Amino acid sequence: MNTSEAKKVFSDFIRKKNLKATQQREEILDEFLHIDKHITADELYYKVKKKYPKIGYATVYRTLKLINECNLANEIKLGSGKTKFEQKSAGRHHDHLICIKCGIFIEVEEEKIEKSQNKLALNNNFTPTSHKLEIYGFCKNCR
Amino acid sequence: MNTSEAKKVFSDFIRKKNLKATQQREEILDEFLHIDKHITADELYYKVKKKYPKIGYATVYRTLKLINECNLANEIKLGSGKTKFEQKSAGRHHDHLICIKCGIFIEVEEEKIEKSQNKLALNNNFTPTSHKLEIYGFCKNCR
DNA sequence: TTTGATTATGATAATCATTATCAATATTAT
DNA sequence: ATAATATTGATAATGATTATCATAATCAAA
Repeated sequence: MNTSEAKKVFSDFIRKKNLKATQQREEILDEFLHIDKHITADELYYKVKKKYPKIGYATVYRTLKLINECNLANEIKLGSGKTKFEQKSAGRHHDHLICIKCGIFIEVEEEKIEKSQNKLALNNNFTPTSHKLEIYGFCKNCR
Repeated sequence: MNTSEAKKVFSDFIRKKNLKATQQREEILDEFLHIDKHITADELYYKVKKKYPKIGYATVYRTLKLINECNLANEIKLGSGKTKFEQKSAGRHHDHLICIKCGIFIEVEEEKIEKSQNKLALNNNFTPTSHKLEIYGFCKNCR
């Protein structure tokens, strides 16, 4: 999914829910779609603020929640206490290797795991929509 | 690992770190080892309080952190904002299916996933120590 | 294109979980 | 038993997120 498709998903969502299309939401979504990996609410706030200085903190949180609701983002909760958001997809899902010493964050993909997960869910009468896998340990520099 | 083995792990840890063996720590660990699934810090606080009314909130948090450090517990962070702790093992690791509608929490095991995870980590020069897998979706009642 | 109804915004207060502080108390090696 | 050190519990502080509310913006309908 590219940027303009994502924007369409968002605007369709806004319309369907009888919400309003505002410049703030557009700016926030646009900035979010230009990030590479993951971002926290406050990081996104500062990014948006550069282009749109009167943006409010709460609006960023609220919009991030909408972006999440319409399935364009994934939430990642880590030890730090801050919630990170990443773009869902670009087609593929990725998981995370997290070093418990230096905190480095490695993104990986593994299709086998995806398949096992689906099987596991179905065996339990469960319809999966998404998942989160984090592997903790030591990266090569901290071993 | 049974209760008394776990207690030994904890007391060895205490000794090795030059910490002190206190009644509070013993009570908290004991209560923790008697829970079935997962528990939050405040839930554990109230449980301990019944037997040991002068226990303090901070002591529960601190002890839970120790229990976690010596590898007797796993942290689970979910949407709710509260950190849950579960006993690590009883030998086997389990993952979670979480219903995004009703919030029900299903525990599952899948050895294949464990193996794939280890492989994935090693392929990335990463030494895994633990992991967290959460699959979100709809349980059979909410489908 | 104005109006009217409704939703959004932004500033900031409130909340909630967790952590830090610190004086008093308990533990442990000697 | 003593001295040295760590722990406790009460509570204040912190930090992230959410709620509040007056003002402003959006949008459907006339």
